[in-house]
Amino acid sequence: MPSKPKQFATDLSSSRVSVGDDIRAIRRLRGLTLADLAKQLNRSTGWMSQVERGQNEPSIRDLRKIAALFEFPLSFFFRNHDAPADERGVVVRKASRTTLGTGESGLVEELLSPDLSGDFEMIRSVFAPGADSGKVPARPTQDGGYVISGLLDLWVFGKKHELKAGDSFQFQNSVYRWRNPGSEPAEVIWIISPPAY
Amino acid sequence: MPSKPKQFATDLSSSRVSVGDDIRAIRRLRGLTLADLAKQLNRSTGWMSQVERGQNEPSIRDLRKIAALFEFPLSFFFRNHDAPADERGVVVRKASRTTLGTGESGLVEELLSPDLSGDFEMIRSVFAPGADSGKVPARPTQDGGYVISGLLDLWVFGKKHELKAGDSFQFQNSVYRWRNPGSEPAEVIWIISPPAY
DNA sequence: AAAATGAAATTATTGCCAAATATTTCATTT
DNA sequence: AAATGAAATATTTGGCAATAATTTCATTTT
Repeated sequence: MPSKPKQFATDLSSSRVSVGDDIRAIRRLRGLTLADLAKQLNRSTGWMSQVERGQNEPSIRDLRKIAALFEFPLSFFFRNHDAPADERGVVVRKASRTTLGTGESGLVEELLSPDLSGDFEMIRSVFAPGADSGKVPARPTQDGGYVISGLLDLWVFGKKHELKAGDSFQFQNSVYRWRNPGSEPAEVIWIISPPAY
Repeated sequence: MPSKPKQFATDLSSSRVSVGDDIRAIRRLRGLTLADLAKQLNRSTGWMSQVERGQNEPSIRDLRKIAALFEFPLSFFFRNHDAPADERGVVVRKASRTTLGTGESGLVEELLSPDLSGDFEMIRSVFAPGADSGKVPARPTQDGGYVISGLLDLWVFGKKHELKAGDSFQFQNSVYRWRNPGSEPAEVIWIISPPAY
């Protein structure tokens, strides 16, 4: 008798980017191992591995913990729930972007990349009038951006640059600071390589 | 008597990104060695090395040849001639972007990155109404983009995606094709990693 | 029976070294 | 003074072993 393939309650592998893939991506973003993360969740490494490979469903409770741990909205894991299957992993519609970050006031960031497993991530940032980042610690990444509208002051390598719509920038491993000196929101497309959220 | 530093007609190393750095970047983009390029210019490898390190000035004639060889506009090398020194290599002003490419009709591409030596390059593309790329051969790169305005049909992995303002995409190593199905120009910010022009 | 564990087996990553390529230097030639 | 070309240096590439991470799966727990 031929052995039949193992069956699971839900085939989570049908969508191009599953919850497990997302967990794996954000875990690696923070440099944790399966064992590290499993420990935080009081689960075994084996279980964690299965979850990330879509062979096992994490509980909503687990997902919550993971989201909180990495400061991602829980909804991140469901962002492409209702996207057509063949768009998943490739296209992100304006209406279904994930909002990132800790809700720092004066800044709204939306993920334009379908997932975080690529070589770079694309973010749409909207800076409120007067908003100021203060010093942002240097990261081992390369950052670039394009100002779609509004004004943005950007300090890099100790030098202030006054940017306006149509201007762009790119820099590496620098402490930086931004501020919206205008009275309108500033809209910027921001690129980070490798992804570092 | 202390030996004084060597002097050259022009100190090309003052600007953060010199002509030599540009030549080096675009040469590597195409995977050529110093010897390869030198040969094409009927020069020695040593001379080529000196030019790229700003210890030697290439003639305008040489620059022309290089530009033609790589299909860059000659003006590329002078794009930040009149930018403040401390902006060079970091900021690109709307007014002083370089136009890239071979002037393929229906497509205008401008380089938003200060130079081509980073991990990714940012390009602003404007697609004319009705313009169609036809099949673009796969490259060993990762591509992403954000539609600022207009409409763009994008074929990736054999599937057509109809994008409009606010939508974004990201894909890897794929043959693709784009087309502007609308009656207005489509403006897209395009990211390529690593740079591959 | 289904879910989870934990230890063994497998796979992936890292550090090192040698070989091959590529680049720089510099004494000499044009 | 500019350019060359060969020697010196530096960088990249490809194994290979050691370490770390992940997957598998027989067993235990719920």
